[in-house]
Amino acid sequence: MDQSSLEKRVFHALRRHGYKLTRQRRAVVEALSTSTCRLTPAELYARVHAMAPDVGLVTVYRTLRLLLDLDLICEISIDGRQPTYLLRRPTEHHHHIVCTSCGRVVDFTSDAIEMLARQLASETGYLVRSHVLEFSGTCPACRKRISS
Amino acid sequence: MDQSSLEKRVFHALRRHGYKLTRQRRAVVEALSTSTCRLTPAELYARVHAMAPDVGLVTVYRTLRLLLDLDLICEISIDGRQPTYLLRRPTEHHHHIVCTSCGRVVDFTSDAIEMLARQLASETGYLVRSHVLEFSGTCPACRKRISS
DNA sequence: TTAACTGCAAACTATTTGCACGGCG
DNA sequence: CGCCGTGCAAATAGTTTGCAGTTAA
Repeated sequence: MDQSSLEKRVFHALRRHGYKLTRQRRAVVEALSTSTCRLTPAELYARVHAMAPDVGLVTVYRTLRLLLDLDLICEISIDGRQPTYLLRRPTEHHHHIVCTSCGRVVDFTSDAIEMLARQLASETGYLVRSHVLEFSGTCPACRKRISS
Repeated sequence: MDQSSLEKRVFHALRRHGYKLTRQRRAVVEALSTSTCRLTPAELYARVHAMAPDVGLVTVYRTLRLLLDLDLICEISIDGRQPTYLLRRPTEHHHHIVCTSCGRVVDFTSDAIEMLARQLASETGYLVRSHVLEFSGTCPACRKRISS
């Protein structure tokens, strides 16, 4: 099984921070890295469990927390539904637009926000450190489905 | 107690849809309308309870669900924390920049966001309905305090 | 009058924690 | 070998549901 560079990056980060590279953590990271879409803890657990049946749900939660603390995954939760997770690509900061009907998420990047942040900093004197931006609405498929 | 036009609007919408205007629902709507910030169900319950001690948490949940279905409130959950609710204003939309040291909040409006929303809508096909934008950082006073 | 609404308690779902055992470094 | 990490079960947090009594229209 070839390790993707994405996985290597995560393993390296874990080791660098002094965390052990256990079989379980490898399995969780592999499940995340081979998924193209966001996964809920339960979905992730199902995939991990298929590869390594002895890994518990608790470990999935603990590993997610760890990866989140190390900023290796991206967590978003929509409309109070279960949060979903995705391995963070080394690339830059992005935002989401979320469908409130089906939960489908599209990513986008915008430098308008960075500009706004700079403008705001100079106007208010704040040192701007981070921001949350999330759009929600109805995706094309659901619009079609609902109107028909 | 003077009813704000915001409350009137909600009451009217409820009646229009055939729902009863109970004392409990009035209290929940009043608590929402007199709050400037987003409230979690628990926070909302605390405020409602202060005005009308016999209103139960369950009713708060049920009323929130109802108001959400009628699109009278806006629900947002960030980072898997409890969802928060805010009465939808027919008019202006604004955003916040929050100081992570002292909690001080500055409001601002931006048409850059509206433009971004329109651009996003045309690019993704989504019907954009709402968005969250919140900056956080350090306010001028705290910056001075910390650096000294 | 009467169907909708409410409070309570209990059920349910998602997540976290305590503890003894097991395995990575 | 020592200690971090794990699985299990139990605890917790947030939300929903069943039911009998109450109330707005």
